[in-house]
Amino acid sequence: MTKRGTKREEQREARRNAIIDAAEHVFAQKPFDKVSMREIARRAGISPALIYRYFPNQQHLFVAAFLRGVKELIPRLMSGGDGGRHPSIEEAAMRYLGYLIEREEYFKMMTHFMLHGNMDEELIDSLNEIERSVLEGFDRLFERKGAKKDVRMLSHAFFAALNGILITYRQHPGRGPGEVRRHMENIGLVIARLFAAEIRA
Amino acid sequence: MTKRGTKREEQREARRNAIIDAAEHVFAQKPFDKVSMREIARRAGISPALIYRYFPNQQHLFVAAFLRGVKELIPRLMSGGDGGRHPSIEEAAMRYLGYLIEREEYFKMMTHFMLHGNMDEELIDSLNEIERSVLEGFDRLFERKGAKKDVRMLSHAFFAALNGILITYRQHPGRGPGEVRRHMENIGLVIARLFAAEIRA
DNA sequence: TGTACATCAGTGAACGCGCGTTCACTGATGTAC
DNA sequence: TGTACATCAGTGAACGCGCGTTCACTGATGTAC
Repeated sequence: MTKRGTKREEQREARRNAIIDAAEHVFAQKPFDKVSMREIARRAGISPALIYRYFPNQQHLFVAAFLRGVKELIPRLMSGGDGGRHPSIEEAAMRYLGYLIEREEYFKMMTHFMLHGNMDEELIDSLNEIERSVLEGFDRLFERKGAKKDVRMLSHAFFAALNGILITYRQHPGRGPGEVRRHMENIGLVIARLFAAEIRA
Repeated sequence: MTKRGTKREEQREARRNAIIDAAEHVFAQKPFDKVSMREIARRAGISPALIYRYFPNQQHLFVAAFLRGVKELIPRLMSGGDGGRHPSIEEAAMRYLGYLIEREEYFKMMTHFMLHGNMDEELIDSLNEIERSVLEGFDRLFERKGAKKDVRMLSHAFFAALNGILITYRQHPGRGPGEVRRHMENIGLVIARLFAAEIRA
């Protein structure tokens, strides 16, 4: 029997991560529906069959990749940044948008999960947990700024509005990615200020 | 040579519409990536090959279906309803959400077009035209309510926020589609009121 | 420490499938005279 | 009005492809004694 913490287990963990690395890399380069197990395997330098010794199927791999990457987003989003202070609503919006603009992979996966039904219960649960913790982050943000009631609703609205910006203006006709990003951020500021004004009122 | 307005042309137009009808029907029943030319043909009662005598390829058919259906949305969204009066911001939000919740087909197509790059220039142009006219509708709405400046930005933000609601809460864990719809509408109201308050300020 | 065996990493090839699209063809209908 | 021809609707089968996943297998490594 194999013991915990053995060399074999470490190598197994390392390979698992290497597969996720490869998946992320492919996601960053292709639209979602062009990402295949074969290409991930190629990128990872292994046989496609080997992936199935680490993940039961494609969906599990995709969710695992999303979770590993996006867990890093949450503290970055809410904690005090360089100066140790907590972000304003505008800053939080910019951080959220910035993260998902720069790490397009996660945006692609997120929208795919949002749009797609038919997923394993277990995977849906993990994804909902992530969403819940983002929403809780927004809750605390709004509470710090003085929101007294309907905080949950504000967070849901804020979350939805930011996602909408990313999706709506993603492929917008513009003179380049810099232009698109600037537009998203401008709209994000408009939204963030609406929420800030509401709380002050 | 075939003349305009002949019986043959009418039949051709009818068949074209029948193909789009079939496409809509299939879209209403399946996730986007499960919709195939074969199934649309089956639904329309024709051979798959015949579709290619009416549309150059799948993408053109999909866009044609989207355009035909969504053009109907625009007047419905903005014009005065039963009583002849113009909608409030809250009403406009409810109409937009309601339309895309009830006609899931169009929502699916819309998000697909928003997420997918690589489309024929010509098709992108048609889609942008539709978006522009929705945005102009929102412009006029906000102007009627008294918005003086940054109307374009408000419309963009409003549009994005509503789309975000549809995408974010689409697959949300709930006790059924009624529950989901109510939640979307509640969030939509929160958003709409933020915009209404901004304009009053 | 050495050996026999079990376990597991890893592979190349194949399975079975469904897709978008094209091809070669038939038959109906419109057009020219 | 009748006939020869061109045009076009429509089809069934096939092409070529890429996909997720499984299979049968090899070889390395850990375990038990």
